[in-house]
Parts: sequence; C-alpha cells; structure tokens
Amino acid sequence: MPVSDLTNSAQDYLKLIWTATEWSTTPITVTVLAERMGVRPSTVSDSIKKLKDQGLLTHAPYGTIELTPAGSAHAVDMVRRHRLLETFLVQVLGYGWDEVHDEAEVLEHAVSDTMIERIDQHLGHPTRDPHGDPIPSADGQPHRPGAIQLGHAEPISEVTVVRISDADPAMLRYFSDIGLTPDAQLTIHQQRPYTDTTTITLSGQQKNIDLGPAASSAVWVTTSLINSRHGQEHIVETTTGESSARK
Amino acid sequence: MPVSDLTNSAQDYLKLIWTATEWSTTPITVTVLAERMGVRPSTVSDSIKKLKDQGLLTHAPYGTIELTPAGSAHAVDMVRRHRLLETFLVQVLGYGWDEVHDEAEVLEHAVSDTMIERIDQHLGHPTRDPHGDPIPSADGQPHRPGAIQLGHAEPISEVTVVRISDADPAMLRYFSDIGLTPDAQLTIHQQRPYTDTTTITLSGQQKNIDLGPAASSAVWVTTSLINSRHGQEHIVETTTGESSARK
DNA sequence: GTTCAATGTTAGTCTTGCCGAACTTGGATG
DNA sequence: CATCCAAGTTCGGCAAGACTAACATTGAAC
Ligand SMILES: [Mn+2]
Ligand SMILES: [Mn+2]
Ligand SMILES: [Mn+2]
Ligand SMILES: [Mn+2]
Repeated sequence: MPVSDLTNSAQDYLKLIWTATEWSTTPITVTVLAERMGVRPSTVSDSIKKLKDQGLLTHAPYGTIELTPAGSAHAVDMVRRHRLLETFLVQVLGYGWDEVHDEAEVLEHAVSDTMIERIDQHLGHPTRDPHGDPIPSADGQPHRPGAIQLGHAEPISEVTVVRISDADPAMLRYFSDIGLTPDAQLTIHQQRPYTDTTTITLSGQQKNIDLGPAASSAVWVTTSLINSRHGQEHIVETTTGESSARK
Repeated sequence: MPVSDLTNSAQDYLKLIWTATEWSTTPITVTVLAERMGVRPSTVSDSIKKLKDQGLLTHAPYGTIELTPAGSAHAVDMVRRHRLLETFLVQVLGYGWDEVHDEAEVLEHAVSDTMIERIDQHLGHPTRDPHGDPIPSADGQPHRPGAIQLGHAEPISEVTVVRISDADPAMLRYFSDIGLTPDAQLTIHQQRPYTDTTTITLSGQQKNIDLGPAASSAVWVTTSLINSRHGQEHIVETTTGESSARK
C-alpha cells in the first residue's frame, strides 16, 4: 500500500498518467509521456511494461495506457504529496508559486509519510495548492471541480479562476503581475477564433487584457451559471464526473 | 562546486568520512564505512575507488582514506544540509530529536541549495542542531568546540553537555526522559573502570545516575576548566584544531 | 621470523534506468 | 485497397550500485 516501495521513476510515471486525465479526457500516449518525463519513447515503452508486470496499469502493445485501481491509488498519493509540498513551500518558506513545482518534483519522493502528515497538520489540512489544484485527502479522495479552459469560456460571461497549470514558471510570473491568480474573478469579453486570443477584464480593473492560446489554455475557470450574463454550458459542478465544453 | 552533481551515495560517503573524524582522531576504515552505509566491504572498496578517480579523496590499496580539499568541501556542505534539516524538523514541524536523523538522511539529498538557504533564514541561522552538533556556515566553516566523551571526563568535575550522538533513537528517548540534553549541566562522580560505568548527577537533581559504556561514549561534555572543581585537561576551545583528551 | 585471521580488494553477476538502432504496427491518405 | 509514415516496440549496450565468492595483504601472536 505505501508508495515507498516504488522507484522514483515509477512514482513519476503513475503521477503523470493520472494527472494527464485530471483536466482533460484525451488518453495519454507514449510520446507525450516521454516528453514530460524527459526520456526517449523506448525508455517509456520499457518502463510501461514493468509497471504492467507490477499490476499498476493495463496496456496492450500499441494500445492505450490505463491505471489499475492499485496504480491509481499510488498516483493519487503522489499527487497529494506534490501539492501539499508546493503549498508548504509557499506558506511556510515564502517561495513564489512559480518556484515550487521543480522543488516539489524532487521532494515528493524523499519525504516520509509521517512528514507529509505533519505538513498537512501544520497547514490546517489545505484543500488546494498554490495553483488552485485540489489536494487529494489522505484517504485518496480527489475532489475535482468542474472547470473549462479560459479559451473555451463563453463570451460574455463572468467567471472565477479555478486553477492555473504550473508547467511554465515564466507564465506564472506574468499572471502574478497582472493579478490573474486562483479565485480571481474576470469577465470574458471575446474569443477571436483566427488570432486565437481571448479578451478579458479582471474584476476591479478597467483594462482589457488579450491572452494568447498558451495562456488561455493554462487557465481553467468555472463552468457554472453563477455570475454569468448570457446563457452558456449548463454544467453542474461534480466531484467525480467529467466536465465537457462545447466547442 | 555544488554538491548536486554527485550521486546520493557519493554524498553519503563523503559526509560519513568527514564526520568520522569530527569527534575522534582514529582514521576511518572500510569495514566501519560498510557498517555505517549498510553495504558490504566490497561495495565500499569499489565506491572509494570511484571517489578517488573523481579527486575527492586519497587512498592507496590497504591504506588510509583521506578527503581532499574538494571532497571535504562537499562533505561539509552535506553536514550543513543534514543538521539544518534536523533543526528545521524539530523547530517547525514538531519532530522529536530522536525522529529527525533518518528523515534528514534522505532529505539532505533532495532539497535544493535555495531551500537550504530559506530554511537557514527561517530558523535565524542556527549554529547547533538538536543533538548539539555544530552547523557549518554557508561558507564551509565548521566550528568545532573542544569536547570529550562523558566516559573520559575526570571525576569529580562539573561539566556541560556539548553534543549527543544521534545514532541510537532509543537512547535519545532515554536521555530525554532523564533530562540529559545538550547544554545540560551535570556532575561526574565516579568512573568505574571494570564495570565501565560513569556515575553522574544532573544539576538541580539529587538522584545519581549510572551510565554504561554505550551511553557514556555517546555523550560529549566540555573540556574547559570552567565549573570544574579538580584540575583536569586544560584544553582551550578552538574552531579548527583537534581536541585530544588524556587517557 | 612464521603463521594465520581479520581486513581489504578483485572479478563476475544482477537490477534499474537510460540510450540508439532497427524493427513492427496501424491508421491516414490517395 | 495499397501505401507509407509516425508512433510504438524490441534489442543490445552502458553506467551505477549492489551482491557473492575468491583472492591478496597486513600485522599481531606465537
Ligand atoms: Mn517527481
Ligand atoms: Mn501545483
Ligand atoms: Mn544520506
Ligand atoms: Mn544531528
């Protein structure tokens, strides 16, 4: 049951496979896994085979990769570790939200279960990390709020930022500068299909801001009807289901 | 210069070789190194050869092992990491002093230089770890106080506890129970050579306590004349030199 | 001064994680 | 429906770190 008998690399694979389907439904591929792990596809193929032999995922050659319940449990454990550590670094050691990901990526494999529980306690059992991502509870329940990417939000609507991908630190610094952080409220003015930009205004500000495709797919916002001015997707918040957005 | 380009195992070897001569002058052997690393002597032989090839230590076959300046710098860096982490775990996360060693042993390889500096700052640049061991400064200066093992202290004298070896957690718990911690003052009553026990009284208490050889070699006390009633070793505190005790 | 046991070294093997090169597969394209 | 190519797989090899078994050295005891 404890995650500790897996190698660091196995822990990273499971976490990566799990998070790949946290905010999207497109299945993870060997190539994407290789890019994200910083290794060659042949290495991923080998590793996947070993994880399959350990009963942590299912995979037929050239087929899709899917976690077993056991693999998923380990993955959720790693996600919990990662996000608690990120939160700890920001809250206790004064890190910026753009600095914590890489540090947590290493620490998540090194801290003991005891230390994770002490951190959780010290922070008062936080439910979201500095990027707005939900922190699974100790019993392995992830609580996924319904959300869509900013670039897919309906104009004109008023939405709340749910989470921001922590993949690009430079982008996170830009977002801090303009005040675009989790829980920020903003108005979607326009989606320009050909230039692929989204025009928004942060609530309390006058200035319009244009976000390119990279930025508007990194930011996820509420899908609920609350605060909306026009009708758009009527997607009910859920803790387990998928949220799908109309193109 | 950064320690990070060494493997975890190389970092542990260097740290172990360095700490072996921190409180004693007897040179480290392959067998002792193997015991402390939890590996076979043949493994140590191989590893030592690699570290020698990297210019981190000197070693002729069947000869003594000694760190080069480069090896020593890495070792001191690791000792600083280890002791800062131990201090952090006690001060911030509420660990007991008997719980921190194993956690720090893993973490020391995982935290970044940045995190170490932030921890140092957060703690206000502490100079001693929870076991009384000196924390080398960032520029690599270890400050070694003169100290001798409790079992070698002259009766009858009054001494202060300088440091206690953190090797045995159960022993540390016993020491907490009786109030024997760094900076505690105590009176040495008797050294019994054949039963190998030391009789002490903690200041503020009446009760005599008998400590066996394991306990009285784990505890190191002041060598200075301060507080002494009889004359004993006249060893002046120093930051760089060796302290030698008369047998 | 020999002897011999403890200490240390060497050689061969395993596992993990990675690589490049060569091969296989399957779906998109015409 | 045949082709082709990107995606995925297999294979051999390498380095690190560990082991066991066999061999070498040292120095303490006699
Ligand atoms: Mn990781
Ligand atoms: Mn995060
Ligand atoms: Mn260590
Ligand atoms: Mn310590």
